[in-house]
Amino acid sequence: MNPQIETRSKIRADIIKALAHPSRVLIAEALSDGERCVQDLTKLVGADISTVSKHLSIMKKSGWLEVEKRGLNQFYRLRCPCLLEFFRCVDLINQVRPKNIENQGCC
Amino acid sequence: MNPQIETRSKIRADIIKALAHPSRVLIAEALSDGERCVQDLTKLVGADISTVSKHLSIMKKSGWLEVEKRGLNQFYRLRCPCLLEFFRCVDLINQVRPKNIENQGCC
DNA sequence: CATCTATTTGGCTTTTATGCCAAATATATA
DNA sequence: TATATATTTGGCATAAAAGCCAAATAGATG
Repeated sequence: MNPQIETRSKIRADIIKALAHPSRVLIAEALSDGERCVQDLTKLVGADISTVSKHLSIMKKSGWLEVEKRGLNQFYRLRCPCLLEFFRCVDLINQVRPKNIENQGCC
Repeated sequence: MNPQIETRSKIRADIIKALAHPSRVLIAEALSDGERCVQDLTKLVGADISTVSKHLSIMKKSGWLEVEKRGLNQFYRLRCPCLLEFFRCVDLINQVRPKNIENQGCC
């Protein structure tokens, strides 16, 4: 396989992976409404704060989030609104996904 | 946390997870150009055919792919063209992703 | 400066995902 | 019916991801 395409697929997969977890999806959704600090996101997710911090770090590293420190808080925000389209696409797939019984067609 | 939202995040994460692997990204990209059988995708990916078959099964179960049998072959195809937008979004994130050195802004 | 709050990091265990081989299944064709 | 081709499935070993606790760091505030 073409090594360039291999690299590109790897990069894309890494970025997609950074969203491929229920807590991270939830975080992304929350941030589409505006920036939040770690505590608030921790309340939302309902996991240990260290776990949430690690999720945020994964999302930041991948490019989905940026962060700004103000006082004691780190405020995370979404870098691109395109994420919302991303979710619309995913929800569409969910509608056509085979739920044990076969179904057809899509958009 | 609201259990409905929890469920929805889980569903979304499962669908996203079905793309979160370099081989599956590559497969998705190839299929955006039209249906392919397992052998062809195996050549493309360069893994064992049983591995590729399992990737395809994950993608099918999640709703991304559908399959049609003709003769000895199983032809897989993309269910929704929205996947291509999905990748455009991902590539955009890659452009703004921090590559060790900090960078700013986006779309 | 001591202390408090917010967040991150290290370390470790448990869970989940991946990949190959071998075997099974399904279908075409001699 | 025997055989060949295409694909899937089971099983197992290895690798990667997740989650918690405890400890470290960073910055505010008394």
